[in-house]
Amino acid sequence: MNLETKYWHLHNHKLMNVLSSAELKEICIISNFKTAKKGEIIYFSHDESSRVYTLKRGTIKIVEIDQKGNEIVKDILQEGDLFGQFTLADSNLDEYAVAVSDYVTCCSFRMDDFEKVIARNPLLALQYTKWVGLRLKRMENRYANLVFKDVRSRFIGFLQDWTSKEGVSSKSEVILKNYLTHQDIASLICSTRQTVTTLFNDLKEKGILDYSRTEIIIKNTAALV
Amino acid sequence: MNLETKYWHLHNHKLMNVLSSAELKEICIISNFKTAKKGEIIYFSHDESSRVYTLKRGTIKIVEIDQKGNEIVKDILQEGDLFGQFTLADSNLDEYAVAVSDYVTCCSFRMDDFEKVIARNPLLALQYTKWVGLRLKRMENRYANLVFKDVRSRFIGFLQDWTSKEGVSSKSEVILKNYLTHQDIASLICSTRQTVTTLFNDLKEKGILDYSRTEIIIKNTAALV
DNA sequence: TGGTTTTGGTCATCCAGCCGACATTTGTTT
DNA sequence: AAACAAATGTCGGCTGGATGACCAAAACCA
Repeated sequence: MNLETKYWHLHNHKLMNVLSSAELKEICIISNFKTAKKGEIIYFSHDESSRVYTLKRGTIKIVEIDQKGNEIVKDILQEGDLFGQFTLADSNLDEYAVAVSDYVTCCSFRMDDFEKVIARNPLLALQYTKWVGLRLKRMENRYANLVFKDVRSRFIGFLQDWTSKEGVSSKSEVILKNYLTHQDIASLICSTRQTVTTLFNDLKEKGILDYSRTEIIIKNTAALV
Repeated sequence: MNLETKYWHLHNHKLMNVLSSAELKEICIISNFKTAKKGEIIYFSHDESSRVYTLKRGTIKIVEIDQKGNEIVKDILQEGDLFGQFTLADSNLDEYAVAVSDYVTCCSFRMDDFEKVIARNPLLALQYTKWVGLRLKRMENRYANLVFKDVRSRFIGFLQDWTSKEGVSSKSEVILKNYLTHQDIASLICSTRQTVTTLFNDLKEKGILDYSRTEIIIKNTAALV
């Protein structure tokens, strides 16, 4: 099982178990709910002080901006995931969250409150730390990918991760609902729109996949190596 | 204050204060001490289960290896820092620690034991959580650096961080004790030995710094932008 | 002391993939 | 249905910096 999938399981089960503990529910209840449609910005790190969000429904992307205004898509998140200032450490980098699907719902709470809960509940702290640790590992993995692999391998690796997380098997194929543009994918794997388009068409020619704007069909999972 | 320096302070003060608490000392006492000379390997993730090390004395480097055996220097650590399996999450990547200076001393304990201490000590739990969060931010920063900046900027950024951490002012200059080879630096900033050498000589020609195998003298801190 | 290893210095070559530019297709608005 | 906007396709030119090759200087060791 690869790291992405592992992360997926952990965040969906272990952490969420803990986060649904009574105390945390309490925090969530007193906090705000937000809804958004596709394209709307949910959160912008610059104009908020330490708030954390849990995504209740829908898909969002986290975009990171450096001092010069360069952007990268840092993450694609789905139901159950956390985002916002969850590290208790501030950063040089700004980020914002955009709804990628319609009907995005999330709920937020102040990190201060969460900290208080943690301070009373060391076990929760430990779970939480494990979760952050997993994020760290994931990031280290991405870093290593970027250093060691070429664009093609990163692209294929990305498809594999995506498939193992959201792929729906149908006959001998695996179908992915595609809510990302080539530009988004390019940014995730640190490349350019044009290169991603070329790669898609290359894999299509080789009979490995088919794609449209709405879905990606992996016809030959084995060849995706 | 940049992120590196911030990290430096936190790890040196806050976490370490907590880590020198009675309970943790206890753990350290029952655990092993290790000493090593320059070039010796202290720890290899593959053949250990969940052990954490604190570096008591000396300088080490953490080298990460992927499946194919490619290596990158992931970190340079000094007195007071933690390394090992502190995230409780396993990874696709292996890593090992090598002594860079002589007289490296570190002490290690089992993560299990540490967890027990944490479970009894909410404040420590909180500090630890923050510390891991900071590591994550630091990694995200490195990633963004690699994506957005060219080799030259990364090199200069590296020198700035190093200077702000270990630089010793003398007259109008700042002196760094140099325990890294060009190869090490190259790996840290994701480049090649040759390019690092060229950059060093370029900055030397411009009168910004001077260097030998044992020290680096930043003659013009302001120009290091 | 001389030989061997490690580190640093320099150069010519080469290429993955970025960049700009433009055409085409698809989706959306009025 | 026309006009517009956004996403996809394609191509040729260009370049940062990797790679390999080889030499010089330090450092290490027998």
